Amino acid sequence: MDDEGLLEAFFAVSRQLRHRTREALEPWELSPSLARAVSVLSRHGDMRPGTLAEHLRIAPRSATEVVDDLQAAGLAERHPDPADRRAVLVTLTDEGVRVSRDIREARQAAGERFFATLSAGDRAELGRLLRRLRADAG
Amino acid sequence: MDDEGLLEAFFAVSRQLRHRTREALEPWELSPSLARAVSVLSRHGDMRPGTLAEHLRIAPRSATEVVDDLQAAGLAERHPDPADRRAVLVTLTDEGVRVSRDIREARQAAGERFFATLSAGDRAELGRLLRRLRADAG
DNA sequence: GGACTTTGCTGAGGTTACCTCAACATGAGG
DNA sequence: CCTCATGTTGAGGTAACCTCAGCAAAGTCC
Repeated sequence: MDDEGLLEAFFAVSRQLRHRTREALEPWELSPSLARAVSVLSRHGDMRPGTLAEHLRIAPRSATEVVDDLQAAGLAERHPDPADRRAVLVTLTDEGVRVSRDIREARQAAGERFFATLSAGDRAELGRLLRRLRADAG
Repeated sequence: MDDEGLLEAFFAVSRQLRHRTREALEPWELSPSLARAVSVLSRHGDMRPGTLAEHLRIAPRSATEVVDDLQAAGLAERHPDPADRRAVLVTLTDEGVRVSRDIREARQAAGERFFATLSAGDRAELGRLLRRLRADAG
């Protein structure tokens, strides 16, 4: 298979996978953007909007909006940072923690279904190839 | 490797690849959206905005805007459809044809560089796995 | 050969998820 | 204490989509 084919095939599969995982989080009516933010907060704990922005690779100003939306959805709260009165700490609410767990599970389940068409050996092989691509390409 | 790892690895590689191919078309200062439209027109020839919309999987109204932008960039033109006076035919200009060829080559080159870190055997293997995923997942 | 519905495009206006720039308060160093 | 850096946010902008409504032309049906 020539590399143009490889490129196209990769994009095609990637598009499908993105589509599946997006479907998987429909029940929560959560935009991909907010789902990502919840996932970051869940993985790394409370943080300031600026730090959230770094994790999401967006401008600090945009993190303010993400936090607004999380707050409006009842998934996160703003608290004053005891260490710096300029700053704010964003923390997940109980509901935020719950939703975060649920969507991680749903996402994982969607991934499993997607890759289930491959044999265990093929999955291991794919994992190996992906890790190599990721490692070499930085 | 568990499937959550597979999912994350796939997304990570996909993100990198998207980044590389996006860089590859920077010299033309063409947005991904317009690049896609040019590519469709180049592959399938002249077509009406509605057909372009189908290929791009966007609403017909949005194709009108894409065509506006292509026209403003001098890459395409609108002509009356001789077969239907309601309709319009979108055709690439000479410049559009040239740019289309150039970006396809640049994109392919970026893909080759990306996958060059794998051996020929690994590339074949990856192609096989991707085709299987694509086939089974519809 | 009208009357009716459908088709193809586009104007108007909305949404999402970003952006920059400037203001403002607080913190940190000389 | 004076200056500069940092953290957040208001104001306003952009790209790439969307829906809805309107208009012209085409197809259909008696």
